[in-house]
Amino acid sequence: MAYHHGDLARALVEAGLEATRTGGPDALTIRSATRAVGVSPNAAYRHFPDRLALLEAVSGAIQQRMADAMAMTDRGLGPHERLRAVGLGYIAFALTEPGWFSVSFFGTGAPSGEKLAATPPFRALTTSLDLLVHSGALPADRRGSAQWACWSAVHGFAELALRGPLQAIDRDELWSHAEATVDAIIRGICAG
Amino acid sequence: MAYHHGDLARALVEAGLEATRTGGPDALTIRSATRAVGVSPNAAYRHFPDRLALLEAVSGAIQQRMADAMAMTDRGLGPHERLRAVGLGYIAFALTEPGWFSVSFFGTGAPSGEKLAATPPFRALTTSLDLLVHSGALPADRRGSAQWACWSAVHGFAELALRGPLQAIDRDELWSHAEATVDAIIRGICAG
DNA sequence: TGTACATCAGTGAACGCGCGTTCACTGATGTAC
DNA sequence: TGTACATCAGTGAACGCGCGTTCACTGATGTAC
Repeated sequence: MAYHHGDLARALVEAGLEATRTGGPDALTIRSATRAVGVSPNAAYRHFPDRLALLEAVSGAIQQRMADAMAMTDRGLGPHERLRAVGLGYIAFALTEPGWFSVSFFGTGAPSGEKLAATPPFRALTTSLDLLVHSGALPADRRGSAQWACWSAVHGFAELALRGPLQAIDRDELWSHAEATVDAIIRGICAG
Repeated sequence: MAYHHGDLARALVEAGLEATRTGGPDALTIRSATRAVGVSPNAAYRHFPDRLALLEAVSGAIQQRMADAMAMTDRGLGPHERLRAVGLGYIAFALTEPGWFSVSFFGTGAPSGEKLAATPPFRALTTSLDLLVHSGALPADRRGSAQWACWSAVHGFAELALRGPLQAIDRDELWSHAEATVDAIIRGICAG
């Protein structure tokens, strides 16, 4: 292997993806990432000021993948169905990639408002809700809270399933609870 | 201080409560707890087989406090209002005691079904829902999923507020979002 | 086209940290006779 | 009532671990003349 790696930054992020995939945020250490790439620990400091910076880069890569995974079923759906798909997509991603899910968005400290609003999965939610308002199904004055209500429901479900009381449950039953939860929160923000 | 402490186990749990209150689960270490009590690290092993066992004991103590905090407003409410109070109580506890909240229920590994069902906050939720079914407002066949939908919503909201995008938000606005979220999920499980 | 030299991207060794846990021990307590 | 002795609940020192990070360094690269 050459002395100059070529694209060490990218390689470290990739190593970080692999590590966090099974181990979550804590599994990403400077030493493990550099070890995986076959480089000395301090080489990482040429590209990232510290561990957190590397973790943030990994988090960004994960969010992109998450958005890609969620974007599969975007076209040709009514506003209700679209919102439902976004919510279930969020949960599905969490169940499929628990480690990655733990990194995004909550592993990296504080993804304060501004930064987060630009995040792909977040945009999927907001546009779905906008469509719902536009269709008249969601009162405009509840639009603001609805966003957080929806996110709370799917995020909470994912936590319960990954780290909480739903851990042990049968896969099929789990998914039917997920659907029921998403359906309930959608009904709840619209009904009134 | 006497050579024999008297009730070291209890003292360690108390020290653990103090540590986790601000620092969450990771702040509880054998060394910090024994240091706080003024005892050598290995003294802890007379009372707990390992760190996790101590953390679990602390978690139990926290759950008791949480249930106490939530139980304040139990009497004289209709089923809807009661469920609302339970949900908001859950969120309020999370916001007031973020560190403790992080320990319970998710800090200690896996509070697998059985153990958890006996947990005081969990019982508050189930009895509220039972009342709602009994009153006819909640269809019996949705009772099972409703439990998880409600818990998901309030737990997710707490996570968003503590570690997620709602971190930076104004306290009053935050609380109105909390109310909207709880109201939405309750509407959602009943309507249909 | 050749060469001096600045810059870039790595190396290797070491630092201090706090942790969980184990070992062999000792002082205090309580019980049987 | 006194005493021998088992047991209980601590101590003190040390182990190995992996971590983030810093230091002074060196080999490779590319650019100006």
